[in-house]
Amino acid sequence: MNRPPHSRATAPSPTFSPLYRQIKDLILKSLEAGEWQPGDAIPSESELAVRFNVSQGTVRKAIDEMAAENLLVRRQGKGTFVATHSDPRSFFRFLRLAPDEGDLVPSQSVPLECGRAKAGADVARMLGLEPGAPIIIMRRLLKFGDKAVVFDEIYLPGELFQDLTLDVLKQSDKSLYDLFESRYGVRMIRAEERLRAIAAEGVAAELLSVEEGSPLLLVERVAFTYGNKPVEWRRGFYATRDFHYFNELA
Amino acid sequence: MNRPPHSRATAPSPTFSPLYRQIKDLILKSLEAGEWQPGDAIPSESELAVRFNVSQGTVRKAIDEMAAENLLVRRQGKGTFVATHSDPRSFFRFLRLAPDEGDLVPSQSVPLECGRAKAGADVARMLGLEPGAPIIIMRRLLKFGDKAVVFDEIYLPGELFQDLTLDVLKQSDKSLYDLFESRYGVRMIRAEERLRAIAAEGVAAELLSVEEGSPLLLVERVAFTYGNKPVEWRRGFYATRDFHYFNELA
DNA sequence: CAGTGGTCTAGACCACCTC
DNA sequence: AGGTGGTCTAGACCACTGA
Repeated sequence: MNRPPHSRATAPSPTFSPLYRQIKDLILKSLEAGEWQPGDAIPSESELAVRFNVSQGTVRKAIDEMAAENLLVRRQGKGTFVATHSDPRSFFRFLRLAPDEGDLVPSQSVPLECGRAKAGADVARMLGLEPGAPIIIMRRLLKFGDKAVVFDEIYLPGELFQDLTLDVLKQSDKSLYDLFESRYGVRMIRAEERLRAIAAEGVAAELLSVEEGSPLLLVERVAFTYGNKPVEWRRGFYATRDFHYFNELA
Repeated sequence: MNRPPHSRATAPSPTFSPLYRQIKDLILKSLEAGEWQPGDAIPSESELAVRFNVSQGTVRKAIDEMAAENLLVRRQGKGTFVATHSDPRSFFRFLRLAPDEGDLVPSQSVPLECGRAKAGADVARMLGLEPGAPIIIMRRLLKFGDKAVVFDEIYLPGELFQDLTLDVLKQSDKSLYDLFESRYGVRMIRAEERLRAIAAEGVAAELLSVEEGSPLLLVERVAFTYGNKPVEWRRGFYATRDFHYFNELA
């Protein structure tokens, strides 16, 4: 890191970026490059301060932001760790589903299909691919107890998930994002969801055991990995008779 | 503020709270007491540091947290301000609605009814009132251009909104929360929403110009003011043919 | 006990806004 | 020029963890 005081363009402000943000970018690069794996501890603040030749407080501020973004997890007395989807506490970060009454029964993911195809115009646009690029289409059911509550259609770029098959999914007892992270090195860090109410039809109605034409909650999701790169598009059909989508506005 | 180093119970940790959090609580108290009004600047960091007899860095950390919670707004070179719902940028913080295509047309709130009643069991539970306590029931339509997109039924504790009538609503050109804040001194700071898909019926179907039985997005909201006190319960019926509910999972 | 993150301080300087 | 928040540093001490 250049000092004093910190590197910037000649003009007073256009490309100015504070030191701690430059440090943050460096740490981000290391995460992206896999220098530390999900679940691993990263070097201590003082080590990083030496490595980057800045004060500990500056490293601290960089890590603070990354912890706020759920990229890192601080644990006092132990260290700072790379966040991982294998942590059960992070499970409902991407599944805003809660039962109307009672506590949460453990959920079970039932894979139905998983095949390869070429991207149509819509999927290509959502995933930032060329139309015709190889993709994976996967369907699955989410059950709580013996009730099917969510039917998902999931679209993935074929290139990133080379050997993903129905068998792989059936064999895995992990959450989907945990599998993506541990097996394919693709870490989901952010997602955008768009919700609508639609009328149930066809397969979705059947699998969720609701009448044709009855209302379903449609949740369309684009999930992003590092660098805001979209790597999953998903249409989820939620049967909201006994469950609801929970959201907190802060 | 007691020092050194900071006040705490005799035991090593049970009630321990860092200094900056105690400062935060003090600032919160002042906000709650109305010492500074929404939109006003609060004293500078250095002034507060002197007042509370702590370093500026400690005040800074307290304010940081409150800014992250949207209670305060920092503006470099100008000061720190009490957040206000009259700020147009904060309008969509509590309305996660976006058009499927195109830019956002300005919205218009059309009040339909506003009357007083006694709380039933459900409203009483949601608002933390005694059953039978006075409440206000209000209905309104939200239009984008000439399309009615949301029909809201809103329940408020009667005690906090003494003179609220249909006339008051019709006269106001502010957003609802802006009105609550400026006229009744009730500031909404947080809300929880529960979403379901339901079949349209009765008034809602009619007002939103959709067929009976067609799917609508039902958004139930409880909004809270300082101290996590619930002060609004709301059922919103969203017609999601050309609009959707947008949510970001971070 | 040593090592980690967490808190607090004091002081310097920068960036931005207003007068 | 003078005030505000924003960044950066250096150092001290606290709280928590695990050997």
